[in-house]
Amino acid sequence: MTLVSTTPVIALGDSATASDARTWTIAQVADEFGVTHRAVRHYEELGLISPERRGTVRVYRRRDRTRLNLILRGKRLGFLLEQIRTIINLYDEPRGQASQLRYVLNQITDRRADLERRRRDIEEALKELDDFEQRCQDDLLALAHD
Amino acid sequence: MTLVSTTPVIALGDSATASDARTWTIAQVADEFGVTHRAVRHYEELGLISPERRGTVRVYRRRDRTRLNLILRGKRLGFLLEQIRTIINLYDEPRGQASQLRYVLNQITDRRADLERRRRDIEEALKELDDFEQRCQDDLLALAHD
DNA sequence: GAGTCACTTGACGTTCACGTAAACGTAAAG
DNA sequence: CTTTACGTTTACGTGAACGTCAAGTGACTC
Repeated sequence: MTLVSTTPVIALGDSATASDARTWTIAQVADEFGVTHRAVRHYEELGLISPERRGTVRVYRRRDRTRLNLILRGKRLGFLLEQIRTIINLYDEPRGQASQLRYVLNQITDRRADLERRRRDIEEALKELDDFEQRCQDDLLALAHD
Repeated sequence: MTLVSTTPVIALGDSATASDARTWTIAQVADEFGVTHRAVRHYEELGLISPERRGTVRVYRRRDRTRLNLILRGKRLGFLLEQIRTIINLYDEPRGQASQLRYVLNQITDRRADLERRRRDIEEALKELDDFEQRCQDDLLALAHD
């Protein structure tokens, strides 16, 4: 983003350089993630990913794939792309200053509250589903009992 | 509002019939559930609720409120209204026959798989959020350490 | 009986998340 | 050199979930 390149973030296992150098085309990432190239470009338009360019051609790297994973999970959870953008940008922003860190920590608290509410919703729904299944099973047994 | 003035408002505690007889106007349910009357009518257009009518006026009963709860939870979970309709109709359909019961049980299995996948998504997101928060806390401490 | 209030039915507008078609560039393959 | 395959931008279309008037219908209030 800026003059100073981003921090090494991850450097696990052996040579991270070889792994980080791998690139993909738009068709490859689209195929692999089960979306269309149009969708991928749409995410770019909204600023959720920003692949490099070789000439005019988009070049996707690991970082972009990570972001795509986050995007798709966010979508499965029903977040708007706009919200997803602010979330994943949160992970990447510089945050050198204490004020920024505190802001991010507040955001984290909000996000967590949101997610935990969703989890409660899901667990309620699952519980009702269990009850309902039990009733259905009982009814089925009662029918077979004749 | 209509010919018959409003029902005996509250009669909780004793007879269940009285509780089931309670009715609400569209404005009341909309207010109470934090949605607009337009949204409520939209759900009706799609067949998710079907309140009675006294003349032209919609009359909402407990059953409709239960459904509204399911609808809104479904929405929070990111389901389409169309999907929500099939789910809540599942709870209400006759299912007297064994074949219908088996169909419903299959549907339940599918729904559960869907919900469990969402739960996994949420738990992953929460885990990442925790890790990220930890890193931010550490960074904040490091800054304060000067 | 005119006004107000809550409710009604259209019907068109809007936002989001892409789909889809048109027209074009580029690079390897025949 | 043309075809084929893949990529690009631009721009309009679409379906879902409502929002937002506009105009009308009782029923109560003054």
